[in-house]
Amino acid sequence: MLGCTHIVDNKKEAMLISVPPQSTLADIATQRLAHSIVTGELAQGQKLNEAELAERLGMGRGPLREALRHLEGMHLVTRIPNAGARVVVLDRKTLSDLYAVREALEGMACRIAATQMTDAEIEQLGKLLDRHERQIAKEGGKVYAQSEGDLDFHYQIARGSRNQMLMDQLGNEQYQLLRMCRYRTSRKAARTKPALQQHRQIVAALEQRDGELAELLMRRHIQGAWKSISEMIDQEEVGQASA
Amino acid sequence: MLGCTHIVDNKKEAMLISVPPQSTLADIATQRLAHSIVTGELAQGQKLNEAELAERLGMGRGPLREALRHLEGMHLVTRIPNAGARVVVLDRKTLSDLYAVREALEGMACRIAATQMTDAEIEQLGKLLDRHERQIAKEGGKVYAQSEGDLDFHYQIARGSRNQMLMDQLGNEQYQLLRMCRYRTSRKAARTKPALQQHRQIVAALEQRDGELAELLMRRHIQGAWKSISEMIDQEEVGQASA
DNA sequence: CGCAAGTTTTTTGTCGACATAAATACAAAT
DNA sequence: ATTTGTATTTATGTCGACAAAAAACTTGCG
Repeated sequence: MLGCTHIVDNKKEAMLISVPPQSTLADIATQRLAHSIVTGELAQGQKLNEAELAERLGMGRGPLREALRHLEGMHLVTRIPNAGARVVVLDRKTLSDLYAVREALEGMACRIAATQMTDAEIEQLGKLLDRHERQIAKEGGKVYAQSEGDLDFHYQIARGSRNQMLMDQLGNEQYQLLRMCRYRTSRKAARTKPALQQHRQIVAALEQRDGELAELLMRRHIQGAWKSISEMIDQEEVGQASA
Repeated sequence: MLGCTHIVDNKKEAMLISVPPQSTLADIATQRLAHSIVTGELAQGQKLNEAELAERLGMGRGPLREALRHLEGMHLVTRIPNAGARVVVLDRKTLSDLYAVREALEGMACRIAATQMTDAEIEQLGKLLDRHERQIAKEGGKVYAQSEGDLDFHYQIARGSRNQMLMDQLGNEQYQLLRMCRYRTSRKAARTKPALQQHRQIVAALEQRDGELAELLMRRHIQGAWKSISEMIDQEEVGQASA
């Protein structure tokens, strides 16, 4: 629920989303609204009434407006002067653009990570994939865990780049949109096994300290993900057309 | 001056920075503060007092705080809860990170632009370089014009990608930091002629519709720019150490 | 019955004032 | 003289109320 009293749901999110230790109300509102938008609790394109949201979050309109400005910067809401804010609509074009940017940024992160990550970190990454593999074998169709795990994998590589700007971009902005996209398409079976295989190849390239190869593999991996998502969107559109 | 009454100084900026036609005070504050920060009128690391700035800009603290949140998203200021906002400090690491992100994003923009730009647009790009060349021949050492022209060139390619997210990133966020960096290092002679040559190569690749090559050339171009900037920073640091 | 102009209502934009936390200045003690 | 504890000052965080713009509704006219 949007009106829940806790700010961060679990440790995973606490690690991925930067939560100022001493939060201001605007920061809390940003977190809560981002969560509500990503999970679809606030529908795409929905009008965001300032007074109503402030009421629900138990704060004045001042902090809320600051949060909306922040969310606008994260591309989670769109604002029109004198006409209010709406939840972003993830149409085909927007997602296509997002994946292109992601391909560029994650490719670069991967290239740098190949030279910057410690052996121990790369080893950890391999173990993450092991856990990941066991989870797939056990739960089978449950793709959700894979998705979160996948994002974890990608975020670890972003961290490995030691590039704060890349980490911000991939962690705080792109990441939210990605999760939002996942929430829409997660029910359909995803290509977990080929994805895992690609992850393993990437880790292998990192182990060899081959940045160029790691970048190439990551970019292919993301291109594949987009192709998969794109097909799901097509199916959805067909489904909607017939309905 | 910060207290100037006009919002946008010239048409070039009006084209590059997105100014909502019907601006709210927070948007105006964002523009003005961004300008003041980029030009160095507000020094790096300087504390930004809300009451004082609101006074100077002729508005209340509410809109100003929204602007600060926006500027934080643009990486132009850093905020610490309960401790206020400061102008970002462009140290070596930050700039290094910035150029890596820029290399990734502009490389991608260039790759896509090779398939998306119209012949007319590419021709225009060539003419832009012609004007650019004449300007260099005429003004010689005056690097400033080159810098702005260079940014123009890069922005035109970002537009050519037809990717709104790339345009936002490169146009509204990275771009400001870039200009800020330029204001610091513009007095030193820049590598105008090799840069122009590289620009020509990029246009040639675009004409051939060779996205891969265009990306490669753009990435090399930006790597070269970083190398140049990096050396200037080294010199500055040496100069400061002896002073 | 549809459309348009005017009116009411809602919602956004803005400001001023208060509460709270940080920074500062000062004083006393070791 | 330095440091620590306290008091004062300053600045940030927050709220409530007012003004202006947009949206919704009503009413009159073709």
